[in-house]
Amino acid sequence: MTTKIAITDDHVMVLKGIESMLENTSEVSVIATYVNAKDALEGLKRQQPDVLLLDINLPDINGIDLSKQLLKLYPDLKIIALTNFEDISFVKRMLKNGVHGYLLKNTDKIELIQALKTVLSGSLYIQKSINDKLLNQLSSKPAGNGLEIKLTRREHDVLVGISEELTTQQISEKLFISPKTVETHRMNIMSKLGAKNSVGIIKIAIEKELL
Amino acid sequence: MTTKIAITDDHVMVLKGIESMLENTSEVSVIATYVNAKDALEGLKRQQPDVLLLDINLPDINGIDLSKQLLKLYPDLKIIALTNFEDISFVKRMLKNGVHGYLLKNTDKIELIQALKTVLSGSLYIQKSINDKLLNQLSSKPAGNGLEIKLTRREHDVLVGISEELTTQQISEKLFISPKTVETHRMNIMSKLGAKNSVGIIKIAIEKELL
DNA sequence: GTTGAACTAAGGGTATTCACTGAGTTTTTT
DNA sequence: AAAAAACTCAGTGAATACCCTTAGTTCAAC
Repeated sequence: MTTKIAITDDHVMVLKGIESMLENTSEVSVIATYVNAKDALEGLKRQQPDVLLLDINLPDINGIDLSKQLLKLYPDLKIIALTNFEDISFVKRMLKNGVHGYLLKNTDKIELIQALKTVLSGSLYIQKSINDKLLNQLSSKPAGNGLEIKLTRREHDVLVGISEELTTQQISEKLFISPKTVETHRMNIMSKLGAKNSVGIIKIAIEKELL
Repeated sequence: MTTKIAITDDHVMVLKGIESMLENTSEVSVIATYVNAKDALEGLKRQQPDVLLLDINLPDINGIDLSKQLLKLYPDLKIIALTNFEDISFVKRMLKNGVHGYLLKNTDKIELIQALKTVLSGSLYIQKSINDKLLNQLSSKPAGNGLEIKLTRREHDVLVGISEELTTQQISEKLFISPKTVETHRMNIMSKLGAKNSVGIIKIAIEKELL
């Protein structure tokens, strides 16, 4: 059985490029191409592909919203996002929307087929370079401001208390120490994290995964 | 060129199972098996595989820490995590550590090979069922407590101010309204989100992506 | 056995938040 | 036009957080 592919991209060159890449591959056939979101929504009413390659930067609707809509309409459709840019926040959002793959437009044939196979099996496909960026972003976070944050055991206890929305009094009772001590710890946490208040503490703690 | 695989799992059955699955596949050969973390660390000193299938639940060290160590020692090594459970938080952590794939132990041969190919190309492989769970978790969040949270425009403005660690006074100046009004908005936000204080507001706001 | 880091705690004051109530004005929806 | 929702503001007080400084104790490292 051949896999049916559709492509949505406002650049005809990209459409043609992908089509020719898949031309002499027997397992795959391109059944439709669309140049914008409206086009795609219309076309899919008539004929559903197995996989839709979807450009993120469409003229009418952005890819994130479109993919959300499409997956609601066609839950079995696999969507692979196409983009020129390696925008991590986009990747995250798309994946949350249920998109199955993320490819850059400079993808070669082998990788494209690999991606198609992977998403057809129901798994996620995320391209190497994007994966790298994702990891870089994650691993560069601990060194975010150059200095790694190290809370002491007790500071961590107090931090947990704060994050549980407890008052200084309640934290002190929980830890069997004086409220004044809890305050001292909180002050030290604030200074370590560069926070102006408890809200800042929590923000940074969540961001740096200190909890 | 054949791809060299090593497997780490304390259940010999699993080791044998995977070995036999890959037995008559020419592109792949299992060059080593290890039954615990110490074993693996020792063995890898002598001979490095291209891909390591790594059980999460080892007797001596947990898979998360081990994978961290291994990737530090062997940056080119591809690691596919193996597990019986679909624990989302584990998946996230492993991926952050730079692990390239995540497989359940009930994986069939086709999927295993698919996974191996994918990680070898440098991309991420996440199994269908795990992906489903991940998405479920994400999509069930908005309905987290049954009720969707809707902040008004002004409440959102105040929320932003709070998240910027501003005081009521400062927020009021920024929005050109009375501090008392800001307080009212903050109270309403707390009640809407079920927070006990500003810390709770921020926690929930981040969790529900209200910012 | 000294040094340093962490934990403990207090005084004393200022600033801010939290809580409750009530109410007029503006905007949006029906 | 009427109703509902959102925005505005105030008073009052208690509770809590924030700030700065100082200092004794414990515990592990050198």
